[in-house]
Amino acid sequence: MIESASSESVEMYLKTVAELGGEHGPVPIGRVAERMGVSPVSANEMMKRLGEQRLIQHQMYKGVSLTGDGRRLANSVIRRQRLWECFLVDHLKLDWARVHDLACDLEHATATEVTEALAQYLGNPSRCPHGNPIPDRDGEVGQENDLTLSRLKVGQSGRIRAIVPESSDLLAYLAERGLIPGQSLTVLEAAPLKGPLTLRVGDSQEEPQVALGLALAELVQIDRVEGKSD
Amino acid sequence: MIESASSESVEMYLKTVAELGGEHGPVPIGRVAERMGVSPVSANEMMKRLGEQRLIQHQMYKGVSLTGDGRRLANSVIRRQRLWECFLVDHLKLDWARVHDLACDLEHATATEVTEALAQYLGNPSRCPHGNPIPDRDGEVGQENDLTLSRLKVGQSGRIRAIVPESSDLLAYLAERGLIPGQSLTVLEAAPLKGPLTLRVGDSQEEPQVALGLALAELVQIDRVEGKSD
DNA sequence: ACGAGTTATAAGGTTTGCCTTATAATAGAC
DNA sequence: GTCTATTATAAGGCAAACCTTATAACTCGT
Repeated sequence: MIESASSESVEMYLKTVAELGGEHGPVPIGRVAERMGVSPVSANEMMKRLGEQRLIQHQMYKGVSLTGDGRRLANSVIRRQRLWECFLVDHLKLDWARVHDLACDLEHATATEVTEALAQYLGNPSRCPHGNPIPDRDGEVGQENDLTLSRLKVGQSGRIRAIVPESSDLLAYLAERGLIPGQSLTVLEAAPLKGPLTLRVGDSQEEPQVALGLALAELVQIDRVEGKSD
Repeated sequence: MIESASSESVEMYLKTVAELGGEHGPVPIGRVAERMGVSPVSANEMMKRLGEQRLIQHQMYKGVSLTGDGRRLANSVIRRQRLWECFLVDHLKLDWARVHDLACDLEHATATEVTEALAQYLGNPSRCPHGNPIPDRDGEVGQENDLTLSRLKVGQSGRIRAIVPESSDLLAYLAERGLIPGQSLTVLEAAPLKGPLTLRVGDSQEEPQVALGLALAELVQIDRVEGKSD
């Protein structure tokens, strides 16, 4: 467990880099700036500081990736956030689509002591309400398969595992259509020219059909389930 | 319910002024600076800003008192903190003497939405684990009687209502001696020249006696209970 | 009524995290 | 290979909260 005094800002940058895949390959700093609503110059400045602290590694003109320390710190932030999300949804009954943002405020104000007591209180959940994995207390997360709804073929079925990223607009939109983790679905039709998918949501034939743009379908992670036509 | 964007720093200043009695009379800015571990000059600067925002009123060379808005904002901060204290103690089983500080971090990161859901989850408690009242959602708190342990006469009995201020060293010291809210006690002896009190803690004659300096006894608020010798 | 201690203000400095504008360096597409 | 879009760096600024040092104004106890 890495415990260094890090500002809220540093935590947000590291979390963002992690969410953009900084554990694996280099993430362009421009992406980070964009996601954080900050100018590229500002992001660059911060990356220099994070590099000096050995939290990231900067490959010129390529992007940044997390070091071991950076990854552990980022995952500890993500752990805190996702645990709070569980609490806010399961216990406080707050809106599934909004708890991500509410938890984001809490995550920076949460001591390890509180985090671990909360984890125990919640029964050490392994996923947040949006299906994303909760890193363990050492800042490690298991790998997931990377199938998304957009890659499902017509006739194939799957179960929603997670939504990424957890943007409240996106989540609200999906929730309205019943597209939440655990839900099973089948692709009935895929319009040509990267057109929308038509889905059967749920197992029964009676369920309403849902149309979903391919761009959104890319954000829905899927566990494969054998469909009837397989 | 007052909802203005206020920085963590502003919230801490207002909370401090409230705790120092700024609802009633003017509080010297020096006291505030001292309590917050900040230079008097810094506190003065901030008070000027708070005055411009009509959160406090500054009587030159006297001190500051809270305006209506300031009082409501301060009490909303205190409400958040004390609700979190309840949660941390009752549900997460964290250390009674330490939750004050842990909750102080959380209080600034807690949206109204979360505060109110938390209050409901906890059953709308009226007091924090240290006995202090939780303001209602409109930022109002009832008045309390102001009897302290230091003013109890020999032979008199009382029940601990609250500890003020909630400093973790103080709380840990008192908890070690069984001096927690709800505990009843009797003053057996008061040493002369502002010397320490000797207390019987608990109702039974078998309970160990406790010696307590008068300075500390001033920080223990008491509800009067009829003693045997009354 | 004075002097000690508190309180107020002025002036100048630091850090953090952001900004804009401008220029230089590079990568990747054609 | 050149050109465009991205990326990096330099330079200068801003706001929030702090700081120190110095001076001025006031209160209150004796």
